[in-house]
Amino acid sequence: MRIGELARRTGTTERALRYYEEQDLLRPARRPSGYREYVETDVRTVRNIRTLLAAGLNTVTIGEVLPCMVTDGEALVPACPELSTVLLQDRERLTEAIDDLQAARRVLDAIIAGAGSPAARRVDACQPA
Amino acid sequence: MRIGELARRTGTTERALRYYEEQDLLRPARRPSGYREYVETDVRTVRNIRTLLAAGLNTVTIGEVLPCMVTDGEALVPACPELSTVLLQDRERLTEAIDDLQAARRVLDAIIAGAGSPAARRVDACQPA
DNA sequence: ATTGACTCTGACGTCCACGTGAAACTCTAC
DNA sequence: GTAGAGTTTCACGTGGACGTCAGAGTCAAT
Repeated sequence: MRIGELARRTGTTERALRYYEEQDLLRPARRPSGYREYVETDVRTVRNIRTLLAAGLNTVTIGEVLPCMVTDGEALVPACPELSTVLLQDRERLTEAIDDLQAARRVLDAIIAGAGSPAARRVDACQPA
Repeated sequence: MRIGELARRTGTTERALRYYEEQDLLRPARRPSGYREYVETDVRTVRNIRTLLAAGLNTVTIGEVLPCMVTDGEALVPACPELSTVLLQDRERLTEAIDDLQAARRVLDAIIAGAGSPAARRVDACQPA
């Protein structure tokens, strides 16, 4: 199938599909005209790529883990034990990012909580720049 | 004081201080030579900027809320009631970002959890691209 | 032959708080 | 007067998964 159909069937864009090829995640054949020709299994592959992107992995990491993944019905399953190492590193990265954002929210909450304090009421007016 | 001293006293860099001025968060006077001349209260202002940045606000939002903030000892306190609206919007943004990352981590966890499944063992070897 | 839908390859834009030089000027101390 | 530390503006680089043109070729149907 051509790029337009694959885009429709995977709920993504043609630009994204070309980008995945650029990142070496897809390798479609070419027609004499230069048109990309995708195979049925590419539908699954693109969905897997999107799942991994949604899981916070970048394209480089996806390139490493994708050939080692198996699709089991709806589930995406790693087929190699050493794969867990890479995935756990990314999980760690995600956890750190979450912690950072939660810390930021606590800072913001502390500021908001001070809105009714005596110091706040000492000010006459609010004049933006 | 000049830019180097302010950078040292606030634990930031000269580049950052020039950037804050570019974003209209600071307005230092100028010496005849062109050197920036900061005042004592700028130390507090820069610390407030850093606090708000750490709270996940961007410089545009900081520009809006900074003139309405009061420093109460160590605490940064909003002096205007309508300020809470802006801050609560940013809190909402933070919460959404946290939720997104947590969802991503759950996706990743589901993938990792599948590593020992029957489908995973059906595969012979792992051959990266 | 022509329209119109589809596809191609570049290549720059996005977001944003700075990092990192480059080349030139200022100020202080000796 | 000269070395050296401090400062100035200008301007590109960063990260990352694409969005969004521009200009041109492909293909099926009329």
